[in-house]
Amino acid sequence: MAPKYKAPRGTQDVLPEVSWRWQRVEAAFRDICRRYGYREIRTPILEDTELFVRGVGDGTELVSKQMYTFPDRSGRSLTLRAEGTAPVVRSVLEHNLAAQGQLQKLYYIAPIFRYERPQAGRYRQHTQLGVEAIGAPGPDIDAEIIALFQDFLDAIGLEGAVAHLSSIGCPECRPTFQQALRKFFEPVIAEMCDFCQARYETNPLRILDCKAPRDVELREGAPSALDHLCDDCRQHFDGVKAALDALSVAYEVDPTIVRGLDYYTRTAFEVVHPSLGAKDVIMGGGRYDGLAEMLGGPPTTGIGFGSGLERLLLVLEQAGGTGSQPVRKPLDVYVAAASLEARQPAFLLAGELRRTSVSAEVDYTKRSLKAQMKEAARLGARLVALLGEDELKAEAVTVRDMESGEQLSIPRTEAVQYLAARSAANAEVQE
RNA sequence: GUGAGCGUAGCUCAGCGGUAGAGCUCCGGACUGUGGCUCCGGUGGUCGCGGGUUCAAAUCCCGUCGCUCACCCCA
Repeated sequence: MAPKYKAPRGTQDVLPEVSWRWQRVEAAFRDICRRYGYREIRTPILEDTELFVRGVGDGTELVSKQMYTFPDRSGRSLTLRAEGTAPVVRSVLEHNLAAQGQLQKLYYIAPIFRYERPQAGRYRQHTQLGVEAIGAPGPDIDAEIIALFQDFLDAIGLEGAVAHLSSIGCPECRPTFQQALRKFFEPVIAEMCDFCQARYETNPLRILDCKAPRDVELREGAPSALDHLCDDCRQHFDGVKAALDALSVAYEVDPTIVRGLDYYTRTAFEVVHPSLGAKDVIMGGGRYDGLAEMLGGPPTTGIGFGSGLERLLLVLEQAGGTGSQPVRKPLDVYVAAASLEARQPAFLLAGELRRTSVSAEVDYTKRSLKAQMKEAARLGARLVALLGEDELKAEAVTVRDMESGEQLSIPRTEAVQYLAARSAANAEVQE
């Protein structure tokens, strides 16, 4: 065995056995987006490498070691979509969609590529369901997209998710917070883990995020980002909370959440689910008011989120959301051939049925009649149209109701009409 | 990038130094043209790949690729 080729590490094939789950979640997401007035945008899988370096920040983990970057044949550097927001903002700027203060409400379902070590809920290619609202300063729009996501979770029957909300301030107030953090940790930093010692210099916010038990103790009483917001950020944050309360969206204020990408400002949030293990973040997002300018555009506010479809599916499987049963529409008619001579007429009958919108299947592997009946049952066929020596002679087809086992003979000339009528009746019964 | 566990039929797994097995699936038969139950039979594996130790390796050792989980990071 040992096939020569396998799907690349960290990627997966979505086989027919499970693809219906994907479709169902995607359909729910599209429907919720439609309700909220978000329209789909599709951007290329490839972007100029610079887009991510500029937008996401060259000091970030994502840019420094996780991007799939390569030169194309002309030598320019391209990168597989490493995250969802920068390409959308690029597109909005490129086509001037946010000109004259037009609010753009956009959504996407798109593959994301990151070179990481695969793990439960972490892949090198994953799919993000994302939403971006570009051109509204908030805070109502901030609350709106969190509400949108909650509605989406309700729609797919996922319970137990918790939304965490914070504000990471703006370029005005963040430096003072970092100073406060450094001052607080200065006396104890030597006792903390190696990672935190490094973070102390590069990004002290991350110390708040560390899970090392000793560090968790040491950061007891550390300053909170929320205590260092400037007046504008404070007001914005209060506005988001008020809007969420008004919409009855549950959330927890959690000042420890941190964003890994440089473009985030103010509102930051993530939704976690306890059934997931180490990778428990189902959705993450926030405001990125400085991004458009970083990409060379006019000052344009924005906020959005990304949600990992693969993780959602993992949670749905474990937490048992509704949608756990496939709604595969059963096959209307299986056309069985009892003899070699009947195979061609059976093939043609199936063709005619399909053209009258009846779903029909035939055997293509010359199996025995018995095997064909088995196959019909396996496919969930409601009716079997049987063609054999006798039927060909009598110019008729035998129709078997697979549930009751009743059979009757129908003239070949009326067969298509008859089978179509029976199938339509079945369809109604099913509703 | 670091660490641990694991890679045997389509699937789930047993075998752990003597030349490969079970259950399910699939195919066929009992039922000479008819499914879902039962019984009988059959197909199917270079035991991830490469190297080493040994008279002998799926079994031991090394390497490599992959999977899983955790760290890191993130969706």
